[in-house]
Amino acid sequence: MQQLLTHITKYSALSEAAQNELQVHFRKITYAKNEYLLKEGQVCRHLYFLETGALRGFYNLDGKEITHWFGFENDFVTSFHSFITGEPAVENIQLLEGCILWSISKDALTALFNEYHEIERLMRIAYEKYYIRLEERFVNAQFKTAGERYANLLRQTPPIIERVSLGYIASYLGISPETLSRVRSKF
Amino acid sequence: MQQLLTHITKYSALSEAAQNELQVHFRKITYAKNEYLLKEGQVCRHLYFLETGALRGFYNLDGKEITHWFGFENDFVTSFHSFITGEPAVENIQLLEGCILWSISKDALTALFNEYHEIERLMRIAYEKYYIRLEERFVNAQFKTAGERYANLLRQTPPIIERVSLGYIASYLGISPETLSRVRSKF
DNA sequence: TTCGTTTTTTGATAAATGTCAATAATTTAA
DNA sequence: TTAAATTATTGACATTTATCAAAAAACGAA
Repeated sequence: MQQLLTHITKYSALSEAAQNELQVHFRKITYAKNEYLLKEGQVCRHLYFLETGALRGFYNLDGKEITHWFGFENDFVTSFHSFITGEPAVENIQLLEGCILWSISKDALTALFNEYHEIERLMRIAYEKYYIRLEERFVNAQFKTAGERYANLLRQTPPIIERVSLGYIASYLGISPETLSRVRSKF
Repeated sequence: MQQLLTHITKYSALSEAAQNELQVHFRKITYAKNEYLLKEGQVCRHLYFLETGALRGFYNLDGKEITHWFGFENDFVTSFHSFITGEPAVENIQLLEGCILWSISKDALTALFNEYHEIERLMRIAYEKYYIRLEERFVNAQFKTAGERYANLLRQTPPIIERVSLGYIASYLGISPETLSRVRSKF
């Protein structure tokens, strides 16, 4: 829990009172490798903070699993579309390693927004950060070659290669496993 | 101005007081076609609401202009990366048509966040909407073919074809103008 | 360890898209 | 309205990446 508070107060300062209230509402949960945090069709009503471990978000397209994001230590994870709109999720969230997570429901979070302006501010700032992170990834995806995308990934998230299988990384980069294998052999 | 207020209060309700305060700080500006709202290297210190017109964001890569987004009526536009981080913008914002815009400085907006919780809430909700919109575009960009991307664009933003030249649309879709021309001939 | 399973690599070929060049169509400005 | 400039289309060919198949390597459970 301390790790969560330490992490988020880097975004924006929080009073003792707000921190205590967050402690009340975040619940610790652990999952084992390969378990699912969310399956497509379910509404995702929780926001999760990933303390330890790794997971992936993927959806099914023409019978294939498309891994479109990974979560690691200190990431907030959820199916953002489902969490925000309340619609059923299109994606699945699956654990790649055993994880320690902290979970808060959307209802609890919404109530905290009403009570503590500073918590809503923190969320606004978190969204800013996540927005520009996604924007970078988008530009990378659409306007760079497979090799450049892999190089960027190595630069930005080096430990990913030891922790995630090549097949998932290829999917994440939007290329076939064979192409990634060939790209990689040139490094 | 009424259009701006009508639009944003769909996101979240605003008190009279907050609405009045916004009216004080948003300033109307007009630009002619082809003018620049922002050039790369400048820090973007303003958030703009586009009342009428169209514009594009683009950056230079290997001597080519990459158009990575468009703005139309009722869009908020800025160089989000620069606006959020305060770093010089990598992108340019250029008018595709004469535009009527409403502008607010980051400083003024930050001050309003302190004064009005409800304005910061509105911004939080706006970021949520913009986040999932970008997420959809990202998935579209990375995991769909050129033809599918064009079909989606037609479905989601039909008037775009009458208002924006094929070259810019091709760039936006991450394909060459020739490929887009061929894709289009099959419709 | 060892066997069976999964993952990664490699090769051959196919499909999608890019590039360059020429022409046609459209737009713009005098 | 016309001529020049810009934008869009078409063709030929090159490049990138995908797909299918097989072999090699790595991993995991008994």
